[in-house]
Amino acid sequence: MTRALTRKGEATRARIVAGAAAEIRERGVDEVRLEDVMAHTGTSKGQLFHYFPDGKEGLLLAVAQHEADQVLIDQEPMLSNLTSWPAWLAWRDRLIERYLAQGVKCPLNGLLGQTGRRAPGAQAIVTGLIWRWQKAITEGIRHMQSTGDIDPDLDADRAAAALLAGIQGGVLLLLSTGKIDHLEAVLDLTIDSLRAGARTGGS
Amino acid sequence: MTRALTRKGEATRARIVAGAAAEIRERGVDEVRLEDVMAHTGTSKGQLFHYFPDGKEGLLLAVAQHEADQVLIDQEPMLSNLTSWPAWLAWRDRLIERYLAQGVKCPLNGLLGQTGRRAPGAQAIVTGLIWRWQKAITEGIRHMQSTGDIDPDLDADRAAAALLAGIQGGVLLLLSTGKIDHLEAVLDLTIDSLRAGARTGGS
DNA sequence: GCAAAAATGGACCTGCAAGTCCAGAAACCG
DNA sequence: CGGTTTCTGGACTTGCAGGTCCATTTTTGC
Repeated sequence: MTRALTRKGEATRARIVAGAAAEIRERGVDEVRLEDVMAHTGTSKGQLFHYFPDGKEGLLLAVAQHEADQVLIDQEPMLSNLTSWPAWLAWRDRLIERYLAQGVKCPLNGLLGQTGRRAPGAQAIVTGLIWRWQKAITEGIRHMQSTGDIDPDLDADRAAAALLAGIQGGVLLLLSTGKIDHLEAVLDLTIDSLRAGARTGGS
Repeated sequence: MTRALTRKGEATRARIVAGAAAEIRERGVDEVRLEDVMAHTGTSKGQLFHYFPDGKEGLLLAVAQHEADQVLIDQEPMLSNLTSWPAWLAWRDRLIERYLAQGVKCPLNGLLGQTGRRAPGAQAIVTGLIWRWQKAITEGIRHMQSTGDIDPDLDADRAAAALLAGIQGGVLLLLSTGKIDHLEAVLDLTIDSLRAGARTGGS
């Protein structure tokens, strides 16, 4: 029962979300004014409030969803195919590459942090992302357990939680320090420890 | 060469910083107005700008430094004495306990995220905290290597970086999800892998 | 005790960014 | 086509939070 949207309308709406997302990535959530979005997307205030009746709140929510989806898309097809050690390393490389390129510009930074508590909907978006992300990692671990590459006694969900936490922290420290070292270290050591577990338990 | 501050003045200044910190912890950086700080600390606008001529910017910086220091203080004396496995576990327990009690209220959340890029001084505070924190962990690992409890071939600094990243991510996910699971998992699995390395390498 | 300096209170100013409104243009649909 | 809905532009309003100013009180040091 979403309201009627013409083809042109949908295009404009999408343009606003994409433009706002870019602007926020570039300069941070609370540095971006509606005016900036207007200028950057070639729209007027009337349009903004036409497509987002809840104002900035609603727009930010739409941007958050957009960016959350993008985070996972950027990891495909590796994330959904963690079925061999080379595949795991390819995923690792993709993560490093992606966040290295992204540098200090974090799409979800402000969303995880600030918006996390204020909007009730933002919370849902973030937990949804985390849940999907962790689920994909868990499945990868389970697959490796089924092939005997990882100790079957390992708690896959717990290991996935630890790995995800490491990634989040690595990215956070990248944002703070500008160096990729933490992310690299946590990825390499955590994955190595998954491999080591198989050798120890298997032989 | 700091300006003259009477005894009363220092007390007031400290009261403002502590009160502002509490308020920010409770409700988030950008939800706190100077007016809130005034009400919460029983001070007037004149006082705020008397002690913080740079206004909100300066106050936030002082709060950031205050909170950064507190983070490390809260981990003592465990953090500086990681000299046995029981000591490591005690440290682990302190971290869990501290962040469990803290819950969703994170002092450095907004500072790491938002303020990280805007103020040049905030960046320094955050990197200083990270550096000190990681150094303490590294020293703990080195000590365990000297006693043979951890594989001496391990890169201590890299391992500390990974552990610190895990902690940061665990806390971040605690803020987002409200659950301590990620932090627990990352601490337990990472510390376990440090111990396992000794057994594997030593025998 | 008394001048100088610091501390305090609060009224006032100001700029800015979110949000409102409505009139005109374009698109849709029978 | 022609009526209806959606889309677009931009001028206007509004509230509020940060910052300024100064008059008054308290503390300090001699």
